[in-house]
Amino acid sequence: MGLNSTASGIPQKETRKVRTVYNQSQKDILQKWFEHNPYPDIATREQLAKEIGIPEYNIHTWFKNHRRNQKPLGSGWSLGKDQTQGQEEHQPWVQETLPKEARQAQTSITRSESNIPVQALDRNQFPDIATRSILAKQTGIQESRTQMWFQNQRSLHPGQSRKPVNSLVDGPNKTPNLTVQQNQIDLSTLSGWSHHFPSSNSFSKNQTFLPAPLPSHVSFVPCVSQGPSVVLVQPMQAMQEENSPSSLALMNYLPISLTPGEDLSNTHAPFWSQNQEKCQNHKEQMGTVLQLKDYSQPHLEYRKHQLQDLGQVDLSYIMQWWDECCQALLAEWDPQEGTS
DNA sequence: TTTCTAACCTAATCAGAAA
DNA sequence: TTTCTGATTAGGTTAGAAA
Repeated sequence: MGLNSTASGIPQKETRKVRTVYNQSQKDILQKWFEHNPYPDIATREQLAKEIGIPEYNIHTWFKNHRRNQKPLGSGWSLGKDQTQGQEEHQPWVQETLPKEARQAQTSITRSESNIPVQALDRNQFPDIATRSILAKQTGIQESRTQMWFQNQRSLHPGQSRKPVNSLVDGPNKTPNLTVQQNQIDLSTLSGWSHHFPSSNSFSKNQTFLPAPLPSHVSFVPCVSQGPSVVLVQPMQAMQEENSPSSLALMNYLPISLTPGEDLSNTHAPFWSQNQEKCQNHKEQMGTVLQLKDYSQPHLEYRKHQLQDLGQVDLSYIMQWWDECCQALLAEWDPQEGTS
């Protein structure tokens, strides 16, 4: 399975949303509306979203793709021009159905809200679905709006790197010289995410986020680095091993089942999350990236798990182990010197 | 394996909010 | 009024699901 980003900038597997499969009745409803109006306004899209149980942004995508697919058939309406620009042509559905507020109300992102995605943007201009979902939860802004924000930011700052790094998913085959910082996700701003598991404690193919099996040669080296308000913890070796295609980084496969409207606030916070504040108190005194001396040896218990089943990773175990790494990290960290 | 199409991207542009 | 930036579009591309 390839993990590279392509020359066109399209991220590959694991970074996308799970593909929506519309059933026949959903297609029928969409088709009916499409025939009525191939450019549904926000109110219509939201209504459709409710009606068929699909997120509004997916509805938006369906109409966009469907317009493209219908174009060669020449159904009597022009797709050659942007709807917002082609008003000079007579387009009856616009006259008949376009409400006063055809667009989605402009999302106002406050300075404090934008701080989080700005940090993420610094690390990665092409956040994958997991990252976007996390950011959405952090900011309270819809995931689709988060995606929009990143798109606009890339347009606004074209001078910066255009290489999609797609967080850690690029792994060992990623662009050379990619720094650890570029791929980090600010976990600290997530409260208690790590213990939010499906009851089975394992993931199936149908779930949105698949944790990567951790091969024995992958050694996690938690790294604490300085951020505006963060303790960043991530496996480093997945970034460094040149020939370890299976050493997918955990960060991009956050083992959370992120479903719309889900509340993570009542989940049990792991050790490192509980100690986040302690770290934050000291991070302002520091200006350097910290790294642990050595936590590179895989846990013996985990090796045992590996032998049992690489396909069904016990996530609660991984996260327990992860917390232990963080505990060790904090134990070694001398606040006076700001280093371990 | 092939085909279809959802999801993702860029670029251009519009339009509302803030300065 | 101008500037900034979120929203929308077409078109190119990738990759998952079904045939």
